[in-house]
Amino acid sequence: MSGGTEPSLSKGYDPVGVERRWYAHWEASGCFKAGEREKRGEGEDPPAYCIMIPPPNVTGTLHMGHAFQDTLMDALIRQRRMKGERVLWQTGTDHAGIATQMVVERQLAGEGKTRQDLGREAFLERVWQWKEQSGGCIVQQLRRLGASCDWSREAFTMDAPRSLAVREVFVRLYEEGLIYRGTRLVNWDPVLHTAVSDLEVISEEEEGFLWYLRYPLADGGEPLVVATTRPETMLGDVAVAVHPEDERYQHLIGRQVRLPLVGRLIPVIADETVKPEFGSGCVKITPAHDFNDHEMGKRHQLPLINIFTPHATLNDSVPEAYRHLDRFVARQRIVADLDAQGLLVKVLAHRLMIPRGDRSKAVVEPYLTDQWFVRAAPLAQEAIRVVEDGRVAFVPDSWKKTYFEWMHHIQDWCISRQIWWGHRIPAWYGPDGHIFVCRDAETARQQARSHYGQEQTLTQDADVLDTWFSSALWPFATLGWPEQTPELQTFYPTHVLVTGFDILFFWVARMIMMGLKFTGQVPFHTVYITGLVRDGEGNKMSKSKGNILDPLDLIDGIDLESLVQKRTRDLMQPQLAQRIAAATRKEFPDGIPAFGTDALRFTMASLATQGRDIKFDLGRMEGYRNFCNKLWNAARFVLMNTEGQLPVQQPSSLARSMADRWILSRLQRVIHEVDGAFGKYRFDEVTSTLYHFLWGDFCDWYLEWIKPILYGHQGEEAQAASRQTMVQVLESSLRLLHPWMPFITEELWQKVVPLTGAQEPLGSLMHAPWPQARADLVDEEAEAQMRFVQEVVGAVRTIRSETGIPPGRKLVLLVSAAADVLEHHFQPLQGWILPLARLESWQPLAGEAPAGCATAVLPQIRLFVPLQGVIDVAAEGARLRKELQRIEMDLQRVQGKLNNPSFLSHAKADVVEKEQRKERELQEKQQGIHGALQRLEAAAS
RNA sequence: GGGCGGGUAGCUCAGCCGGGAGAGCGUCGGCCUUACAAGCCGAAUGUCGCAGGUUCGAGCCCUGUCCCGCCCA
Repeated sequence: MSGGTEPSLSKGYDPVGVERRWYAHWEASGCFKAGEREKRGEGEDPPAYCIMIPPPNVTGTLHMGHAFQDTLMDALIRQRRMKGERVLWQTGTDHAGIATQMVVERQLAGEGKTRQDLGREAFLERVWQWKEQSGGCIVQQLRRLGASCDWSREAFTMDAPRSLAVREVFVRLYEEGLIYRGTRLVNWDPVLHTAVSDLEVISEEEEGFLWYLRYPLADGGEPLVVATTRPETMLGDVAVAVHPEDERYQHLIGRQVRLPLVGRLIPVIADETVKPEFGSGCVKITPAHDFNDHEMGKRHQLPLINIFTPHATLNDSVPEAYRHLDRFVARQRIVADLDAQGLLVKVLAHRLMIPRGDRSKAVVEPYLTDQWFVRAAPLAQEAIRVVEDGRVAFVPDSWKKTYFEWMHHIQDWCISRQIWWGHRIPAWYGPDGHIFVCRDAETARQQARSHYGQEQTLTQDADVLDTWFSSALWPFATLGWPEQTPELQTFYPTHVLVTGFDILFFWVARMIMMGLKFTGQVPFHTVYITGLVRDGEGNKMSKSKGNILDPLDLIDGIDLESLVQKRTRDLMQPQLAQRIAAATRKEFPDGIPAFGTDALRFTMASLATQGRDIKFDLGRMEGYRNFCNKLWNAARFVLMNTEGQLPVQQPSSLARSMADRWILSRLQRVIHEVDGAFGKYRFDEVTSTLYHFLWGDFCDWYLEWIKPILYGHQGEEAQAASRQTMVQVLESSLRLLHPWMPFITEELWQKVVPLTGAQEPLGSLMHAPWPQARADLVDEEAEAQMRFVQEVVGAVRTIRSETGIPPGRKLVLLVSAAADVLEHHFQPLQGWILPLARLESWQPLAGEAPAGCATAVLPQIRLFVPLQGVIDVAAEGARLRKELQRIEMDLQRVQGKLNNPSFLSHAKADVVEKEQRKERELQEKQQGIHGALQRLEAAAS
């Protein structure tokens, strides 16, 4: 009886149809729903497992970072689901206040309108419209990734339940004095007209100047010289400062200078924070427009003079000539005027840190405004403790140092934003400015009535909250807090948070603080910090760099022209288009082929190492696309050799061949390794283990070994055993691979699992049990024997390749070994050796090897391939000498150790033993090759 | 200035508790061997950034140093 039947699978894997079909099926049949299969047996609940998705910007699109992190989350979720746990992958989106508002304002600008033209209500209407219109995009893209989140629980940071939670938290923090309102110097974005938090300011070194200005002393004498990088703020100067020990300026301390252009008299003060080596050692102090000056101003009770409007133009507190000027125009004007008066000493080029808004890129201005703040330090205390004592663990662990570093120096958090899209601050003001912080307007009205003794008109605070304020509540707000819902009881604290280090402070730290404050528990037990996905050269992917890869383009493929168009469309700096187009054409001359979702996911997992940067390598992805195809074809082979055959019955384990035992044993080890790697969050190890098992062990060795059996050459019992084993191993492998390759595995599993004789009605692979390693199937003997086979086969293949014997040519192998080795190893294993080594036959060799043989020396065995006359003596001699050299180098090193008495006395016994064994093997090989060389020379002469 | 991460094959990266330097891709050679050419077989490739130290033994631990990157001020 010969091999296969008509294959029921196509020749290659084509992901498109498979992916659409299965995702639709899963979603429609409720496979993603939390608690869908929560009751495993009678009574007791299986453990709960929950991951909160970091909510993406609702109007955004999926980028590589999402694809990366969401793949890891989905795999974790899928694995736990298969383990039978009650899983919830909580999904949802973020309202992304400033970003979203900017997009809509840009749309309006296209129509020649501003948000003020529309008014607050109409504008918000418009943003909601935009959210409805574009909000489906990213969640659809997530589906294309195969994300098995519970869509029925999809949340939005501005939906009603989340808004309720936000107001609740705000009111409680306010009542406890942990939220306060105050006039403070904040980071002001003059383009967006809003305060932003420290974290939203990016300070980078830029080219600038250092201006040396002469300030005349009020009472005459040599004018002093101040050095400044911001001459325009001199209009707000209230003092000049020097270091108290600066000998050059001792005589000035306590005197007054007349501020040029303004005429105001200001004092010369001494402060230790002044750096004598900077500039002239003499600095101007503008407490309303510089954070350091502000602190100094407080120490010296200096007044604050605000010289800017919210647009960062000069206001009415400066001399008339400068009013309404933009800050940078004013700078030019002031410098020119000072120069005209002979007060400009010199200008030096100077590199300095320029703070810019991370959204607008505008130079941020320290600006005095009324804002709301969260008193962070008290909240940080417990948040530090839970990481110290391990209630929250970081993976990789080293990230906790960064966390501590920030938490120990935490500043109060400015949470009010002067924009419209967001959670309106639940504070109302009475006519006299009295503040009522309440859960809703009605309560505020009531409070006002009792406060004033009569009805009063209240005005709600115009500001909205920082988006991250609502994000900080995400882990419990999504579960129904402040209500004690069953979901909150079951799934909180969540298990693991998967996110990037870029939002460690923005989000992770704040979730821990808020979670502890409002639930008394940590929001998650583990924080898995991923690296940042970068392009092949290590550059951050960004629209302006034009190096963005869209995960969906990797899945579906894209032709070059479309890719170029996509990368150059809607650029902020259109002049870059040409360069981007050229670079794109160079990098992807043929566009990007379709790789499919599973290949993308597997690639992402394989890149999930412990480093901080992940350079995305398309070649790697191609390799895993090929792996998908390999898997497909392995399944195709299995099906061809089992489908329509006799039903595969459970054979007795005795009927299993050595190869069957070997692959089953390997499988157990793989299951064990995969479990271990999952537990350590080493996803690169998971994928690497599975890749090598499937491709190396299963396809390259096992399937090749059992081909003769499948073709019926060893009888029906052996055939049945191998069929059964191959199906079993493939089926288990599909389950192991499923978290990473959900689509192809489901497609194949549906076809494969009936062959295992499964009687139950077939559900989805999503709910198939996670494989468990069985100790009774670990088979040391089979592993040792088949390793021996692999070595012999490998040796013959090497000889064949290196001596140029055509692959098709059948050979006769002469084997020289001790009688028991022949009897117990070679003889019983010949059936596995001969076909893979492509040998016609073998013969034991008792005496000397005949002349004209190629030789391989293995531990305890020597192999000779007679090559009647075809052998190239010179080449074979070179080959052997090279090998001899390598062996002798090894031997030297091993003997060096063994001849060292310190090694023998210090090293552990098993290490010494290992070295001794190594020595014996190497010596044996050495002798064997010596012999071969001698024969070769004899034959040649 | 402080903190953190990295430097291992041509490229991208693994390398555990210190004990024979690995993988993928690429390269080279040979193969259409009836699951797969998106495949099969074989091969080559290293001053583990540098210098010290600890140790019988260091890619791994310690000290110093150089370079790259990130974060904080």
